[in-house]
Amino acid sequence: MAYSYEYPRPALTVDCVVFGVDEGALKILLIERGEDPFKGCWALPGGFVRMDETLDAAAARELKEETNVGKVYLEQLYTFGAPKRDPRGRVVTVAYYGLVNRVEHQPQAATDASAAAWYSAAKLPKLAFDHKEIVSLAIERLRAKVRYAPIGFELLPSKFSLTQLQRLYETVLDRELDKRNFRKKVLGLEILIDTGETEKNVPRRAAQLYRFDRKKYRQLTRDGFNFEI
Amino acid sequence: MAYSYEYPRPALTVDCVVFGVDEGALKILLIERGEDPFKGCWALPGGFVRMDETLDAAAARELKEETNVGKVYLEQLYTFGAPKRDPRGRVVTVAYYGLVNRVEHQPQAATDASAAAWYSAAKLPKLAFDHKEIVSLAIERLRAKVRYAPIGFELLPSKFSLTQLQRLYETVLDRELDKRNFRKKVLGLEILIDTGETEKNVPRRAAQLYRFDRKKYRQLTRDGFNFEI
DNA sequence: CCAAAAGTGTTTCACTTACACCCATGA
DNA sequence: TCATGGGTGTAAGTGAAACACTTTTGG
Repeated sequence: MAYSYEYPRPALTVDCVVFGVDEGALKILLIERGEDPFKGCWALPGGFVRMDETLDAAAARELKEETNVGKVYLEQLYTFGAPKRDPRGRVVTVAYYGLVNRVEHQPQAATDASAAAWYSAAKLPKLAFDHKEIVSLAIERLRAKVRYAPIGFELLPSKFSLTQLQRLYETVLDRELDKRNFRKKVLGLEILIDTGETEKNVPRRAAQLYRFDRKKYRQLTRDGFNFEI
Repeated sequence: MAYSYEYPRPALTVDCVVFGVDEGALKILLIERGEDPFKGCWALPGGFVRMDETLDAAAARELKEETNVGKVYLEQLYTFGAPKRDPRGRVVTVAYYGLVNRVEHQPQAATDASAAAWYSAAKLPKLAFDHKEIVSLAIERLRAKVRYAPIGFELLPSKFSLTQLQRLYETVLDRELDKRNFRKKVLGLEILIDTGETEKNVPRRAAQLYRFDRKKYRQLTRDGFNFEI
């Protein structure tokens, strides 16, 4: 025990890069800092890890506290520990990235955030600390992961059309996909369930709605199947 | 500033899962702990992060200090922060994984390690803390990464035969590969340079030796080429 | 001359890509 | 009836997988 207390300790925080997709644009949830350092500057939601909680729990808690956004798919991204990344002294941060499907719900600022809002990933404001670097890594990871894991479904409502799904992939990967090939591919994976329902109140032919079949997906991956788009 | 000091801080350590390949077996570098807790138990090399060094530097330093193994390709793996993972109190550890090509060199124990040795990944001894879990994740990551990034070359001497390279992949992926297809594939990538040299003192036809062409590889990846085996 | 590994091509099959038109619906 | 997106099939090309024998060398 003594040994571990011989050294001064860095402070430990968590930060969250939360993605949403809205009208074909990739969005990121930011807060406006209400406290120094970087008071008034936009930043990732996050804060100090408590002594009795896991890192995952700290990330979810801080996100909820500062933005009132909960029920998020969160996954650890990377730990940033450059000695001068925080002007207050040594602060190491464990970064998370998350996916939400309800961009339409306005986030609510709280605790040490004076505002919370969705920003388009393509034109972010200047960010506090090294948060720009964290966001870059998160986008890179999202792009890589969306191709071999079905995390895209976390960004959509539970029932969605194939066109919505395709738009999502186009948004995240930032390139156009062929409609017929895309449909052939995803339907061929057999991880979508046709709900039998169609879109409502659209001024055109209504699209078929599907749900993601989590159970089937898990079963297939166990048998060594390989999701890829 | 005050804010960051209101909270008690977890201690912060780094731990390294260092891989080597020897005679067709995947090996991991372990130390025997010379201090409590878990004195006499095998564990991953690692230790406390200093206030003025990056996390990467801390990992390399601890590895060198405890095992005298240096010049290692090290990459951050994951951060483990379960509240009870260390009996001394809250200790969060940033885990790294590394690759070495000189398994034949005996590691040398030092500082708080009473011994250092290579263990076969297939039959590790009981490990201290949650190090078993860390090793599992590292193996999973190594398997995934070796397929789409040329990190395998870090595990071989600078000049190697195609058979050595194939054995390496077979070891890491734990399955057999077809000789002709393997050679066609890797030579087709055009990232190997034929050194013109052959094996020496082998009681059979001597194999051609190759080097990995780092420059060519970087150039190709910039142009959007995709390494995959 | 024997043992041991080096080296070498072809065929088959699956998957990816490119590509254009008719259909259903609400306004 | 028109505008809008929904929905559909085929052919060509590319890459992966399966598969066996000859060559070289040292002992």
